[in-house]
Amino acid sequence: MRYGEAVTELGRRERKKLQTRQSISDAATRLFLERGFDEVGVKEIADTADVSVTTLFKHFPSKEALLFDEDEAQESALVAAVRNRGGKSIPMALRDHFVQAARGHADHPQFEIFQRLVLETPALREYGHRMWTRHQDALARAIAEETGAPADDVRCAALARFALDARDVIFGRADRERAADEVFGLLEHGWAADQQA
Amino acid sequence: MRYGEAVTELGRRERKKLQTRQSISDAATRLFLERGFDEVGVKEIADTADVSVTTLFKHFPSKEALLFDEDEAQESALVAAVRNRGGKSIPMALRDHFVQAARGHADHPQFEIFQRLVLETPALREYGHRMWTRHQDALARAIAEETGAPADDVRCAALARFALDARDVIFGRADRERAADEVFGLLEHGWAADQQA
DNA sequence: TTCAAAAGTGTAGCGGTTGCACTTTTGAAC
DNA sequence: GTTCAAAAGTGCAACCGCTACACTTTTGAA
Repeated sequence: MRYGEAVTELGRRERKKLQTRQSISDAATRLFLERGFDEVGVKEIADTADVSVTTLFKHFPSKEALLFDEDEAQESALVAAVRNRGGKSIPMALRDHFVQAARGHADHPQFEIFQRLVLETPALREYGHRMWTRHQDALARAIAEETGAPADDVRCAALARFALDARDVIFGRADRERAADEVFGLLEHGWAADQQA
Repeated sequence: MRYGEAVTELGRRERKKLQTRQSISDAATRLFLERGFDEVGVKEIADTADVSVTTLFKHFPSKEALLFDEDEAQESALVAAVRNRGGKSIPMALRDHFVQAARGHADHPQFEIFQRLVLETPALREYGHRMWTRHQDALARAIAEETGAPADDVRCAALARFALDARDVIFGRADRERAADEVFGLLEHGWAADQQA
């Protein structure tokens, strides 16, 4: 455990810490899904997880954050979708990424419940949106690199922003795949026209 | 004052109410600009305006709302820009609308300070964005009507959303006019290609 | 003059969040 | 095995935005 050790190896301390964090997150998710976000207080979550409120806030920066755990993977997946897109255009690669994500979620029926909770709770909606749009810069940079544009190119930033917002437009529709086609079709044509200009 | 009276005529009661509201709004704006949003408490604002905290919250739904007064005109201006666009395409009409708005703001140097405050305060950024995107549905409906599409057409909704978010992308840039050209150029081309499909 | 609605007040309280001083646990060095 | 400092966790008090409540004052009109 001195050097060159795999990162997955954790001491008892780290493991216990993760365990505490997990039990808080679990308690929160369960209670939120059972009774709704506004009907559960942080005190009750802490009690359920058998920790103090202070401890809870040492692990999570806010009540909303309790529900949005493990968000780091999303950004890298997003960037990866652009980077390893094969012959596809960038808008189409993003379209495929979202469609695939939607399909993946369809497997987990629990996810729909989670999503409804978020959609129906203003505070969560907002928080989720904020978390999501945080990826804009990373995505814009990836697009710029892939196309050889300057890192702060306006069109790249715009495409990144539009793609991220496209998700909201699409997920509100019944036929998500068709919606994705239309919305990203719009971006695709605009992008292609701009590219050759 | 019985019937057929102009709406601008107000009794003493209404005038006093508006006056109270105004003095609260003024106090809040002044204090926020002087010391920053998070450095001023609602109690202090209420004291400065010489009203109780309870009264303050009877006039404004939240602390953030104190800074965002008079927002109703924006939506109708937005819709009007689409409706009375002459021979221009819808994306170009929106582009012109934003550019013109940016120019109008440039006259008022006070506006830049206001905008910086909003941009630098997360809570205000979010609130402003939320207020702004409220117009999405109205704009989408106007676009749909203008193009003869069904009221809930996905592309119309997407265009409305993108146009509203374009503002954020554009306002972050130094050369706003150029940025507007590029961003709305992207939407213009995508929209035109989609239209004839 | 009378009266009900509207505007405003003060207090008490809730819920999320933080600072603080404190105890307990843990890992590692001696 | 003892020792020690850092890390994790605790409990309390308090702040802040916001609301409910019961209340007084003002206002407009019958």
